[in-house]
Amino acid sequence: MSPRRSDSRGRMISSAAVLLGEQGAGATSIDRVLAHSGAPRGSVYHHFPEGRTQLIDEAVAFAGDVMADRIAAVSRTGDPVAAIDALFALWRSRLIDSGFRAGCPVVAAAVAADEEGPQWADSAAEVFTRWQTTLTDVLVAGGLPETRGRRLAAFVIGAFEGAVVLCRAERSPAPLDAAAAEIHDLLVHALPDRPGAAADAGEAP
Amino acid sequence: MSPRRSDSRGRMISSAAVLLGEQGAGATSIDRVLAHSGAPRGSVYHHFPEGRTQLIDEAVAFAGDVMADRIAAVSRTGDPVAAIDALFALWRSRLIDSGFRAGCPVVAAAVAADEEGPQWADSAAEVFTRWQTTLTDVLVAGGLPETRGRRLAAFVIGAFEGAVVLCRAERSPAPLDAAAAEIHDLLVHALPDRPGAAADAGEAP
DNA sequence: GTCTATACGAAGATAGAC
DNA sequence: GTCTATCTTCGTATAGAC
Repeated sequence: MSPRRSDSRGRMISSAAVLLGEQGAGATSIDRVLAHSGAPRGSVYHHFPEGRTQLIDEAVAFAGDVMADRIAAVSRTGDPVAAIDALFALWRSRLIDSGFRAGCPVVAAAVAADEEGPQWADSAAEVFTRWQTTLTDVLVAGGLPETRGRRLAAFVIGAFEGAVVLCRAERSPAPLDAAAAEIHDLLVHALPDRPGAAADAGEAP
Repeated sequence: MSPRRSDSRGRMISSAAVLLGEQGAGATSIDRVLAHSGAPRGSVYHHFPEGRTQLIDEAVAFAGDVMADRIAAVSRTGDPVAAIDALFALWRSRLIDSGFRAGCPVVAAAVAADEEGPQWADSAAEVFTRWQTTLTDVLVAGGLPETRGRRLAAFVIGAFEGAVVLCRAERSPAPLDAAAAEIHDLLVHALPDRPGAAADAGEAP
């Protein structure tokens, strides 16, 4: 509620999200989050009474917020195709700039959900659902029927997340590029005539 | 090389693959693999001189083989659309039958790759590449140009893996169904006239 | 190939002072 | 909010016998 000058709590959450994305939940230990964020050991359980489990939970929600903001930002033009192209381009840069280390914290938490952190799956699901809702709105606003918009939104998010996993493993942007291109074409054909987007040639990133 | 009567080694690898898929690399400890497989403690480092890291490595390769066999089996009809429909149907059942616990060991290893197991990313990449090659062959045999076939194969595998992650988090087959439907339609339009598949209505699973 | 025992380290969590 | 122990659990890995 009351933001501190040197926001240890926030920095820990942000660091946890990074570590989660780069190396998975196993590597997102309290020790490493502390080292990465520079936050003090002493206040860990003051900020996160439920310990590591809670920390990862909040990191997932945080990553969800960040990405949701980006989806919103990129959708302001009202053109769903441009918006989704931009999202792919954004992550292409992120992957390359990080030497293919950057990954999605939400996927990492979802995949690692077990008896140690059963709620991680729920946290991840919440985020995925939120993204799907946001994207669905964009697509429906673009002229797609509700049913198709929903289906397509889920598809795009799944394809995107899977492509990121493949890119990191292969250390190549190719899978993301493949997804971007296929989804671009798919959207162009699925959407009714978009105003000011008559010439589609060379629009894919 | 020489298969034993009570194949402890093989059972450990198989169990590791299951645990990896269900709960991620963090939960795939030697102890749990032992408990799950019923294999004896005493021979762990006899079978896996490099310990847990090697065990997980081999589990990834094993899971890769199993899935590659399935891709091959499902492609024998020569119809790429039917083959990919079948793959999605297969995993839909797997997810539901397991209460949405079953997951992909390869993705789990890829996401958890860090300094503890840097080679897991490479093992995963090898598997993904192998699947992509196999699928590319199927699509090219179906009449697609090499370039598009490659791109589409990477796309399909990424979309598939991402959808599985979403399904497990949301405990719902919806994301996989969305992917199956969208990809089915995409393939039908991308492929030249498929023999014996004139009527496409109701072919999606 | 399999056993027991044990060394060792990493990490989560708690207690109580400041 | 932060600090310094400290406790405890767990998991990897090794040693040496059978």
